Amino acid sequence: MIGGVEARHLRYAIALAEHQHFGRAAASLGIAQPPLSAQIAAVEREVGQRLFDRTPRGVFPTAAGTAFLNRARRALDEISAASVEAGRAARGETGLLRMGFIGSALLDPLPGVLGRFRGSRPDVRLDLREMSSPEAAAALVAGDLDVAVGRGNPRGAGAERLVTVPIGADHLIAVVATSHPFAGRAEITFEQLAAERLIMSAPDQEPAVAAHLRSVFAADTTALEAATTSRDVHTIIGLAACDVGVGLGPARMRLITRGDVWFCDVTPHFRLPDLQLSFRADDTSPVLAAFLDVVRANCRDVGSRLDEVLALHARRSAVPGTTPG
Amino acid sequence: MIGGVEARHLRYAIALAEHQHFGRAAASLGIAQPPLSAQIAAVEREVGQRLFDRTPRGVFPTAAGTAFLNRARRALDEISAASVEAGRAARGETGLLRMGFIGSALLDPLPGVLGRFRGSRPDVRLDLREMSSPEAAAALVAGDLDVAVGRGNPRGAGAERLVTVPIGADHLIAVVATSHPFAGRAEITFEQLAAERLIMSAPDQEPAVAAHLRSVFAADTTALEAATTSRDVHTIIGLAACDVGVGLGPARMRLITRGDVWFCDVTPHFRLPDLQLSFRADDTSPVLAAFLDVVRANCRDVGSRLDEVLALHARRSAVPGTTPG
DNA sequence: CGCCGATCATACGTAGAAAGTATCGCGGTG
DNA sequence: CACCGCGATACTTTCTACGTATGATCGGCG
Repeated sequence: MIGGVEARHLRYAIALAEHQHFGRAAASLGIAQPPLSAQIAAVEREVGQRLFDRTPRGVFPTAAGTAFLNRARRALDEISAASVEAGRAARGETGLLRMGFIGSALLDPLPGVLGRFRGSRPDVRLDLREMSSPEAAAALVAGDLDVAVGRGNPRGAGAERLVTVPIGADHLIAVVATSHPFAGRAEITFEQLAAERLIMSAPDQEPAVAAHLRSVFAADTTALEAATTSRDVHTIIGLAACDVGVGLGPARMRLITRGDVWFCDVTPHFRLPDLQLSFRADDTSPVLAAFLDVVRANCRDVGSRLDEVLALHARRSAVPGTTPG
Repeated sequence: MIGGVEARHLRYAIALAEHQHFGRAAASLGIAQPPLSAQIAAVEREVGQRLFDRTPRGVFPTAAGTAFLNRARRALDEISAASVEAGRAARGETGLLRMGFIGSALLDPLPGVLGRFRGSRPDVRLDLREMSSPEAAAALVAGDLDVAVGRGNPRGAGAERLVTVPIGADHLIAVVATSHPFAGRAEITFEQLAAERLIMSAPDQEPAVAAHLRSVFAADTTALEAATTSRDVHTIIGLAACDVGVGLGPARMRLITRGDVWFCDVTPHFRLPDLQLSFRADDTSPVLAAFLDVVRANCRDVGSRLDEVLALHARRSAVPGTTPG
């Protein structure tokens, strides 16, 4: 019959040690004195040691009692902390959010979203990993990520278990070195691009973008085939600055300010695949819910689909018992 | 109705998280499934959060449940540690022993006693302070010490509340520089001493010794009055080495080996006040009891009074309930 | 598509434990 | 020596955790 020590025993022992008097301790606990005597006797029987010295001048803990009480206080602290932490976790105030994202998302939607999220949930640990959209989708279905920000709708095994919503549209622009003939121009055409050496994201890294581009250059894909590829926008811009070629990327590239490159629109404006946010449809994590709230407040540009989906994911965490207050 | 979370609830929640199945968890707890359901529901009501997701594929903790379980495990660890630590404290295996002692005790009885005590009770914190016998007695009655090792029976307010037992006898010897005429002699007489400049412990530091010496030199105390005084044996020996005079001290001084001094007996052998060990008569500390056990085993030289007193102080820490085993 | 098995929740009676009331025993005190 | 404060004990009452029986729900399978 091991482990019969209950939290009540600890609370009673602590009250007794505080008041050094059975009667007053019992009163402070809202019970009568005899039950307190009985419960203290029960703990002492459980522990196998006398925990209090009953003297005519008061009740004092023995050496064993002192050691016991130290641990008892810590145990009760842990128990109350357990309830508090459970509440915080349920409200999404603590926990972990693992996010995979493509580099270009770091330029526009993520700084605002993550900043506000960190502000409202400072105790949520963020695990941020830059990766390609297919990698992120795979990690999401595998349970290695909680949210993914990428381009294109996730494909592959388990993709149907993901919810994906658009969080940002943009279009294709070009970036060139200031020494390039395009420098200074507000816009260039696709025909002019076809004659240039191109720098773009790798097709296997961002298949949605590559497929999109291929459809634009349908007439002559030789420029695309010969393109230098890279896995992140900073590298594309850096290579363009070296005049390796003409960089192609999302309009949010303009947010990167450096003196050795020139950005110009490509006409006609060609809309890139939307930036999408994905998460598992069956994920009920409150941290995710809190994050989606922030996303909803910050990314209402693309479509009402966001609100619709996120409203659908309103937490069903009702508790059967009495609602406090 | 706050704080209704009981240790049982924690144990049940942890078992449920382990088995991910109400029926098996209940079986592992030795109860039926419905009570487990009821108890889990009770915790969830107490905490105000749903802690487990009941899915067709098993029972899994929610985010709140995970946070709760982490704390719950720690709380249970503290509770079981409380019992263990109480037992250890009751057996005197943990705790604190504050000891005051005179420097000369550090030469003979303390190294053996403290060494064996540390060996048998490695987790007891020792607080050792060198001080004069009267200081130690006062600190003892004030509750600032647990044991005192000194010479002479404690006097002063509260001394009657102390138990004092002899733990070592010795006699007076002299120590001189190797350049002193006494060097090389096996023994000298009190008459010879009377003509020398003396070095001895300060009368206000060790009144028992001083009174003893005064009775010996009753015929002529001028040498005593003119004596250089010091509060510890090492200084007496050091001063003797400088040929400041003839040092007087306990025979256990011989345990200090240094080449520049010579020890010689003083005839007739004059027995010094016994080394005494004192503690509060009402002190029921198991650490003290354990220490007294070691003392009893190591200091059976002086008298049977030690055994007698310590047997009287056999712990009355019986526990009313069932004795384990 | 409907039946069956598994699983958890609900209902209800029971037993045990904790709380309440009354009283006793023990020390210290005037 | 009688009194009083305090904790322990005796006994009753109340509450609650447990057990048995049963219901509701969801997948799986024929």
